[in-house]
Amino acid sequence: MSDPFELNDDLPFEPLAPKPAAAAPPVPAAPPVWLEKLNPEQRQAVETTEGPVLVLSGAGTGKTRVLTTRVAWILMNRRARPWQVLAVTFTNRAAREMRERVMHLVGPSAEAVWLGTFHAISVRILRRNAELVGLKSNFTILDSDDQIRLLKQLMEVDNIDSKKWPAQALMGVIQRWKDRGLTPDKVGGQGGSDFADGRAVALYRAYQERLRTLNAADFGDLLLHCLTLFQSRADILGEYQEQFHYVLVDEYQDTNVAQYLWLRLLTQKHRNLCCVGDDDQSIYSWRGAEVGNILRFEKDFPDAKVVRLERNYRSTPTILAAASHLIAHNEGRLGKTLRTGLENVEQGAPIKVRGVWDGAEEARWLVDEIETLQRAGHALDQIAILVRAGFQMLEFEERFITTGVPYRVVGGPRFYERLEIRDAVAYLRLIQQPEDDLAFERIINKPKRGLGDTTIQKLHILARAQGVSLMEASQRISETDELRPQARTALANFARDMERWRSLRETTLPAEIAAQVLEDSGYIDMWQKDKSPEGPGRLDNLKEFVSGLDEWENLGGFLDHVSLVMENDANAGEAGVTLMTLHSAKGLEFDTVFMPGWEEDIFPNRRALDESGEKALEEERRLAYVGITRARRRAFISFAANRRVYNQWQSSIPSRFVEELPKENIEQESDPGLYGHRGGGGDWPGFNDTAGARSGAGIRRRMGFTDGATYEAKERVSTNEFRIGDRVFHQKFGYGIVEGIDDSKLEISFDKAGRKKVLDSFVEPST
DNA sequence: CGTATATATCTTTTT
DNA sequence: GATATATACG
Repeated sequence: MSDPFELNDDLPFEPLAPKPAAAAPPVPAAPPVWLEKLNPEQRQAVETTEGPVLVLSGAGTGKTRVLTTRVAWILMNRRARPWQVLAVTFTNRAAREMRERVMHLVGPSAEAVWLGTFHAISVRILRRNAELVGLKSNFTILDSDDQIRLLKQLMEVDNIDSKKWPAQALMGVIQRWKDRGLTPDKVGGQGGSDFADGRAVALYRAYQERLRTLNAADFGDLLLHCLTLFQSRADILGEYQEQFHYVLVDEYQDTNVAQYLWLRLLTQKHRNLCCVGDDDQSIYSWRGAEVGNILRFEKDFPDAKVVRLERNYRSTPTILAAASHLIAHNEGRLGKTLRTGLENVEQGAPIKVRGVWDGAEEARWLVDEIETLQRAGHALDQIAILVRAGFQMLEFEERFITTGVPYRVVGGPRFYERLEIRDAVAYLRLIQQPEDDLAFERIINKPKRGLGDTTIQKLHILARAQGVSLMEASQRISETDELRPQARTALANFARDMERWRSLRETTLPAEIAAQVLEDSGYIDMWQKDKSPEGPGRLDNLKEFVSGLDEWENLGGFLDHVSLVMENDANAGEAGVTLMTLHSAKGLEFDTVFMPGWEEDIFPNRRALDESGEKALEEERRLAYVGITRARRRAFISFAANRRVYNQWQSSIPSRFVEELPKENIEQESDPGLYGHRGGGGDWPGFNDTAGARSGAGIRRRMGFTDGATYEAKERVSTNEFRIGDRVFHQKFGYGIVEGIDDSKLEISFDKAGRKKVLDSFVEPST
């Protein structure tokens, strides 16, 4: 794909000539104390309110402070009223934090600032203008599950082989189009249109139509519909352009094309756009983010002032040096040099790099280190474990539970994604929006009402024939003899109940409605009768769900919250070690950071590399950079020689990033015998072998064995006849699986007897 | 129509 | 090892 921006040449703008010099501030404000805490660059970024500003801000250079202070400064100087300021972030967390900090500076008037994620702000705009893009203002926001189900239905109609062309892949293609601001009409034969023999665009079109009849929008639509709205209605665009005197953008390097266009349209009039970003922290290109937007900025706003923040106030010089050294392996950076902004700072401890035998060992070591820190008086909430992917968390959670060290998971399994909660939400969605067929299908037979596939099929046929929703179709069909009497009454009852619940909205608060619906529908009852071990937990969750509704006065607001925020703030407050992915760690900082799993194929991630090659490698490296720069004082990195993937053991080699760290800033220690005993004698056991192991992997790759299976390849890690993963029999302990090999000593996990260390001569292979 | 058993695919990262 | 879909049977 060439330059995605070319596609949008029909958009009604060109770089505008710079505005005549801005008028002096109406009320010159006395510089408040908080301004004096800023360094000259930060201050410049805050005080340059007029015209476009690009702030290139490295990790830990105080970018959030700049943004919040800038908003406060604008308000204090009466350059704009609160609602004339628009501040956009990527995550809800960033939005929340920013709101808190601005309120702290200027008080409750900050409530009225338009501050939120791109998506949340877009929803706000769309609810007001829904009709203009073919929706009603109570439209539903679909999650990715709904999207996939919908796409599957459409593909079924077209008789597309769902094995060959997974709906998920199509969703990805459509999402990428939407990320680039492309409606079906604009796609024009590029990027993934080879899907299903070129039928992707047609499917995209059908999908969009279907969304309209469902009165629903997916995530990408929130932005895309805004763009359509702005481009088709100059008057509406004009109103918003007029309204937003000042626009600020956080994490600018993560904007995609659609978001960029959105910003460019909204800021055309006043041109007071301030973008804060760091190309070295661009880690969302897989979601359509365009680092190019940073370069693009100076082209579209030739008079832009560029401010560089390079003084780091967060980390020790050692950590900074390690991060800088690592990221220097990337090409095509804008090039910032991060230096410490702290005075009289100590060099800091070297980064500890440790190689261990396997994942369990890694977790044991890591939690031991945490306990040592804890005994030395370090607060647990100042410690974080950052992993590449969610599945890596499990091992540490288990270890935390057995040791009793308190921890919390950020962005783990989400509350609103639980089955029972989604069901409950579906009930509410259907109440709020009767055309929501996806919600209808989800709950029509939960609890069992004797309405199975055949009934649903008939409903579908009727709905399609008459062009109405499933809800409406059930009303109509229940007046006929189309269905068996049993199904007919069940359906009529359901429709009647639904009508009653819907009318409750006039008089009753959402929490009460939810409680009643879940009770009357028999949904609660269904779980009470459920004998599975999950039953009680689900009931608890439902209770929590209802009580979480307490603070909401209208159902629509709550449903938006569910789809846009999706997070579980319930146990957010508890103190403990934080466990999260590197992606969600961006923007945070901790005294101590642990980064386990630095192994080839995990980090850098294999799939990413297969998909996007060198480009992905650089993004993985940026991710490593983000991770290291989260640490204020201490960083730990580890890798394991063996890891269980799915159900098989495979050996792994250290991440290439380990070697890209500067030797003088790390302290390497590894368990002996990690990679066999061939090399031996080195100060860093295992390390000597990695080069050889790597080139082996390289050869295999060049020979075309790239499907990962070869890696596991049950490589011999010892001289005896057993391999990791082998099933064996032992006279005393019975059957078990080999989990570790150290010369003739085997570590075996026995089915009955647990984990034991035994000698190989006492066991025999078994199938 | 509902239940039980087998199976395939999964694990990148998120609004 | 878990979850969602497919299939067979009651």
